[in-house]
Amino acid sequence: MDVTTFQSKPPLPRSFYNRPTLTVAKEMLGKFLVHKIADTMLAGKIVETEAYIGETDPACHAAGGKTARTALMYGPPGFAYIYFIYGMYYCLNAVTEGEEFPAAVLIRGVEPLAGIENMTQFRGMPAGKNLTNGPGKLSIAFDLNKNQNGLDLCGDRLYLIEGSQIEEKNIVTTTRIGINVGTDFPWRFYVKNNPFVSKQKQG
DNA sequence: ACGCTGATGAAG
DNA sequence: TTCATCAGCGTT
Repeated sequence: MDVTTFQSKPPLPRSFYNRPTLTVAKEMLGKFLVHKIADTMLAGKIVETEAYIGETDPACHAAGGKTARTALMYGPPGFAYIYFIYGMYYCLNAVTEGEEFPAAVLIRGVEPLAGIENMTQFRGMPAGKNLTNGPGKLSIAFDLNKNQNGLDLCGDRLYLIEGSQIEEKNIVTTTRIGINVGTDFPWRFYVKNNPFVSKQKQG
């Protein structure tokens, strides 16, 4: 599939995100993530997601209530929530569900499809699974940072489009990783045997 | 196994 | 205003 095919597809509608977060997280697998930078188009297939759902989810940033940082999650669905973590990395989330219910889906792994040369430049690494097999890595490869925080995913710069259908038997459901609370919720989804799925954080 | 790095928010 | 914490990565 070439770039012209991507350009002919419209962004997924806001109704896609205005549903239960677990449904959205699972259905985001196989969708294509697109980021347009000037005349460059970066695109990749989503292969790993995690759901963070409401103030009762201890691992959700909104667990402590509404703050300036988490306000986006309380807003309407279909917007990008990009947060800075560990003093070095950004992570991309899609806000889900209705207003005043804070929830989002973290994109943890992407398989590059277009603009790979640009991604290798942003990452300073050769093409391969290490380019985008982690939330911090894929944000660097897609040139995502606080400048894109709050972008409308139904707009024309950063959005998802229909991609490849992932068969149910190829979807793996597990507990979330990289966190110390809420580890008992099976809210992580990934595509079986895809090399761009991230690894459990090594100590 | 550990250092890097800085925003966040709770404590004082 | 200070400080522990943190949904990660790379090097050892």
